[in-house]
Formats: sequence, structure tokens, C-alpha cells
Amino acid sequence: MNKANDPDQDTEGAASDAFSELVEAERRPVPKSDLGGPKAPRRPISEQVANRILAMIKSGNLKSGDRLPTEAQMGIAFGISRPPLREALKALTLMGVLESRQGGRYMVTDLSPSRLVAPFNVMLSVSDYDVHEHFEARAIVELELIRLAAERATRDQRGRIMQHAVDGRAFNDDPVAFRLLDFEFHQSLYEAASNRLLSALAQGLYDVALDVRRVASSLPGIIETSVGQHIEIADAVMRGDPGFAVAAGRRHLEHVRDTTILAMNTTPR
Amino acid sequence: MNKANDPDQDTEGAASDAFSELVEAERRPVPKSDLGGPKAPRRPISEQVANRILAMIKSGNLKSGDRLPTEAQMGIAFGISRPPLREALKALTLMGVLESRQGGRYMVTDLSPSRLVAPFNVMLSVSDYDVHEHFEARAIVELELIRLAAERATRDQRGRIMQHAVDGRAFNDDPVAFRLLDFEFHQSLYEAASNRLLSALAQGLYDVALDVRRVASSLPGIIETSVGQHIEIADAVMRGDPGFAVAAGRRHLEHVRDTTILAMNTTPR
DNA sequence: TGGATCAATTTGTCAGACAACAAATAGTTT
DNA sequence: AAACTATTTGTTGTCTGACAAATTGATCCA
Repeated sequence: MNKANDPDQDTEGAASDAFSELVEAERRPVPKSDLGGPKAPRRPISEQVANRILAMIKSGNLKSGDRLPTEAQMGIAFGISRPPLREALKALTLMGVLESRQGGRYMVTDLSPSRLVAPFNVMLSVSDYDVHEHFEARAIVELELIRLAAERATRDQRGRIMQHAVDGRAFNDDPVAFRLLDFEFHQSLYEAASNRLLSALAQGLYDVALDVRRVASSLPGIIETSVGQHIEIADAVMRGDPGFAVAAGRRHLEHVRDTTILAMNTTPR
Repeated sequence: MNKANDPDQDTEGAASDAFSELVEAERRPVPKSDLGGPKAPRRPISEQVANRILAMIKSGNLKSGDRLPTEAQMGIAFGISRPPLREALKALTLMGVLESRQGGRYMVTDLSPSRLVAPFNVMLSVSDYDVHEHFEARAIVELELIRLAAERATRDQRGRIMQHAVDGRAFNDDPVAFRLLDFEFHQSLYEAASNRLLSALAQGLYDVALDVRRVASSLPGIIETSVGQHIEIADAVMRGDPGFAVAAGRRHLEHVRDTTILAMNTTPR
């Protein structure tokens, strides 16, 4: 019954102890004195703990795939009870930093930009910015990705891009299937550009417009035009002609922008 | 003692009822059947509720500055108890969507991109991307902002940009003060570009590099060079010369990139 | 050795309670 | 009567304890 001598429990205990030490190590020295500024309304511990965990990840003390200690152990390590601790863990879960399954433990996700865009999408979808702002930003990011794709894509990647582009011709009358393919097309472009950061940004901007696009892509003639422009882009990428690819991409984005605005006006709310 | 007849309680009751109705309205029809896909591991209700609240904000049923009902009332409206509800509220608080003060109620923040970049920064700081990826992305966004600033800035904005640029000359030997001014300089550029979305992106990318910059900006000679480049940029913006502004901006960013890499190498861990 | 069964572990959710703080009310003073 | 102060009420922050649901790991059997 002596758990301390059970080898299995030992590993567990070691992990927990290591975590406790990390918790200690990450503990910032309280910013000197209170007279620094009267704007220190004492953040709730749930936020403090969330930031502490984040700090551990940033500093490399927690890495992708690591299993966290149990809630009980972490509660002891942080010196708090379960509810606020869970508030912190849940917040990080919603941000895509942690993962949890009932019965299993919390884990650090792969931390890939594509996973962490979730909150980024929140920002884009919640804040009411101008449509033109959106497309201006999107054009900048997406066109650069197209340029990079034209420059850097491997043979396979170029083939996939072209494949997705021509496949679109089969979906002239199926908006849902087309949107799926459209997604894949852009995705393959992003991948070929091999800059995950830019890809994540473009992905976020792309996602936000999706629900509006649903309406736009069902308007007559839109799909044909888009497919044609996709092929133009793919062709330029295939030839490794960044200039032409960007030009074609710009035409495409302008088309998307105009039809999106049109769709928004025909569907006021 | 009859609370229903108390006028004060009536307003409260009305607010609560309205919220309950919204909660009902936002309730998505369960995605048809389970056979759609086996990958529906039933998300915990805290996440569901968080998304429901987000949906209310997206759809405009909750706006900036709105006071939410009390936790108890919301718990009733959503049909859950306080702990998971609080997990949802806290998650949204950490994302910058909601605000809370002990004793007061939850409120919807101004939802400005600058506030919502917080989680975006998490993504940038946590995911381990390449330094070159970072600067490639940053150059694209920031240079476009510089171009826009050169084209769109008002007289006042141009003046402020130039002011911040020349002020830097006074801080050649004070890294901390310089970083503050550097921040202001970039900030004034972003503002002049009048695209909040791009500004938020640039802001996020800028912030991430800050802790590394701290080291870099204390290396000898760095500040002088940066100040000089700032003035070049400001001068071009002043003259309304986008091409030259972008060129100067590119030189500056390359300088920042190189010194950052240098600083990272001299401070291995 | 391989697979199925079962118990222990762990997260998900609920309920109730109290402390800390903010807001609204009532009371007092000028 | 108006302004300031004290008190009361309301709300969030945190803790404790408990149970349900799911997973994990070990045991047992073939």
C-alpha cells in the first residue's frame, strides 16, 4: 500500500514534482511595489494561472504533446482550488493551446498556427470592421502567398494546385461542393508558399468571409468565373511566373470582393 | 415583498427575459442526425456556452458595452450551473471579448481589434515558427501599412509620425525610452494607414518580437541606425512618396531582422 | 501473446457556502 | 434642499464536497 515505493507512482510523483518546480520557477517577482501605478486591480487568480501556464509553454518548460498533471495536482502546485483552475484550463482549451478529454488528462496541443487561429477568427468575426478593410488586408496577405507559391512550390504542390483548379469545372452547378474545392485550392496555395504564419493569417481572413460566400457562390455565373480565375492562377504558378500569378490573383480577389458585397446587399441581414 | 411588482425588479426581469429569449433564438438546430460524422465527441457545455455567447455577439444580439445578466440568471437561461458557466465567461474574458470586475457585472468590451489581438499574440508567441517566417510576414504587413500611411495620412498624422521619428535622436543612450518611442512611432504609422485589421496584425507581429528586441536595442549603435531609418521613413511619408517610404521601411525591417537574429545568437537561451 | 473485462483514475457537472468588492440606498450634516 | 457619509444589498471570486461519465491501466482468461 505504500505508494511511494511503487515504481509507477514514482514516475507520477516525479512528474508532479517537476511541475511544481516549474510553477515555482515561473513565479514572477511581484513588480516591486504598488506605487508603480494605481492601475493594478489584482487580476483574478484564474487569469494569473492561465498566464503562468502560457509562460511555461513560451519558455519551453511545457512542450507540444506534454501531459499536464491532474487538476488536483495542479491545484496543489498553484495553491488554488479546482474551479478557478478549471477556468484557466478551459480558457486555454478554447484558445487551442490545451486539449482535454473526460477521463483523460489535459495535453498541450501541437500548437500549430492553424489550430491557434481559432481565437484569431473570433477577433475577425466579432469586431465590426469595414468590408473594404477586410479585403484590403486579405489581398495583401493572399497575393503575397500566391507570389511565394509561384516561386517556391515543389513539383507535387504545383500539380495539386492545378488539379484542384481544374476539378472545379465539374462543380459549376453545385455551390456546396465548389466551396469545398475552393477551400482546398486556397489551402494548397498556402501550403506551397511555406510560410505557416502568413498561411494562418490568410486562413483566418478566408474563414471569416465564408458565411457570406455561401450566399455569393450560389449566384448564377459566379462559380464559372471563379473556376476560370483559379485556373489562370494555377497556370501561372505551374509556369513559375509570380508576376502573372499575382495579377491573376488580384483579379480573382476583386471578383470575390465585388460578388461578396453584392451578396451582402441582396441579403441585408 | 412581492418582487414581481417592484418596478426595479421589473427592469431586471425584463433584461433577463430578453436574454433568455436570445439564448433560445441562438440555439442551433441540432445538426440533423448523428450519422453525419463519427467525430462528434460531444463538446463540454462550457465550450458550447462560450460559442453561444460568441454567436450572440456576432449576430449583433449582444453589442459593445452591453451589461450581461448575473451569473445566476445566465445559468438559468443556459440551463447549467455556475462553474461551467464561469469557465465559458472566463475564457471569453481572456480572449478580450468580455470584461468582469468583482462586485460588478460582466460587460462586452469595445471589441476593438487592438484588444482582441491578445490571443493572437498567444498564437504568435507560443507556436515555434522560424524567425525568417516571422519577418517575412511582418515585412509584408508592415510595408503595406507604410505605403498606405504615405498615401492616406492626414496633415496631423504626418506631423506626429515625423515628430516621433526625430524625438528618437534624444534617446540614443536610453534603450528603454527608445523602445517606448519606437512603439509610438510604429503606432502612429499604423493609425495613419487607417486599416484597423492590418494594424492589428502588425501590432501582434511587433509585440512578439519585443522581448528579443529588448536585448537587441541595447547593443551599441543600433539605436542610432534605427532612428536614422525612422526619419527616412517619416520624411517619405511627409512628402507623400509611397515608393520611397516602402524602400526605407524595407531597409529598416532588414536591419531590425539582422540585429534581432544577432541578439538571439548572443543570448542563446 | 493477445484480447476482453473490470477497477481505479480523472475530467465534467452540480450544489451550497462564504469572502471581497461594487453599487444602490438611506441617513446625516451643512 | 443639497451634498456627503454610512449601511445595506447585490454580484463576482473562491472554496469545499459530492457524484456522473469517460478513460486508463491492470488483471485475467483464452
